[in-house]
Amino acid sequence: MGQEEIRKGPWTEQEDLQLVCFVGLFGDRRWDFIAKVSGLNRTGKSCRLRWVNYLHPGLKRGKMTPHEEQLVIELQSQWGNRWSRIARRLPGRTDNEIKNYWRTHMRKKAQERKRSISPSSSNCSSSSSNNHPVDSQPVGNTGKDIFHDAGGPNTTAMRGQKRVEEEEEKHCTLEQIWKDMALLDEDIILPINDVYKGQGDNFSYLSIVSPIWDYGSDALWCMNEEESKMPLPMCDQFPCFQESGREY
DNA sequence: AACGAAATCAACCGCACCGGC
DNA sequence: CGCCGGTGCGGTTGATTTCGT
Repeated sequence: MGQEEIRKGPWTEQEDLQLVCFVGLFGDRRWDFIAKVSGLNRTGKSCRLRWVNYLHPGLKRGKMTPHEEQLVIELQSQWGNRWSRIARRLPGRTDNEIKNYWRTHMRKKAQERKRSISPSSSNCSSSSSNNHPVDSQPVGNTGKDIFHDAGGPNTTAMRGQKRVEEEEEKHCTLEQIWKDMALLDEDIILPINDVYKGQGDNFSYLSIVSPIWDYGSDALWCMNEEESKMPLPMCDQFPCFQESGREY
């Protein structure tokens, strides 16, 4: 009541600077603490989000590259809407960014499909024989489409099953999944290595790293042991960051 | 140039998990 | 062993920007 109101909405440059400063001092873990001591009238959550999605020095900005797009599509079809996990496979990209990209991507795709399959009718969208569940999502008939990221398992129900799922992954090798996918999706799985080569020498996500922070061992984009073993074709293109305790 | 629609981005919300006490 | 606070994740919303007419 007597307390200053918690700020919401867009961050100002000043707030950003303040946050960066305090994260530099105290690390990017104790968000509630940072929120308090920084004097920003923000919640810890809000601070964390701002840092993770916008201020983190390792963030790659700008358009998704073709191979990133490809990877998102592939991983989404494997894991469903596990955005944070997918994001770990894309150094410099955040779960939020990928989530947004996916929504955009699927909306486009749904519309294209709608157009190409049935230009005159709108009830064509849910073909049960569709290999890509997400493709079958109808586009809403209002400005805001009713879009459900349906690919993969039901993520809400899944949350309590993370452990189980991780265990499952140990037994269900991705090689198998990849083989299956390759059969299903030959048309979309590009020779990723070629795409990646296309980035040439210019592509270096490390080169965008701010020199201010030495965050190499504490990047957002790290994988746990199991993930790092996964034989995804892209993984060996990226060095695997390992998360570790941080001392500032 | 103006306007509306569509796309994109940033941020919030609610829920679940985890670790400390 | 249960409670509680902090953190992380996925879903959703609203503001802004871009595009098409």
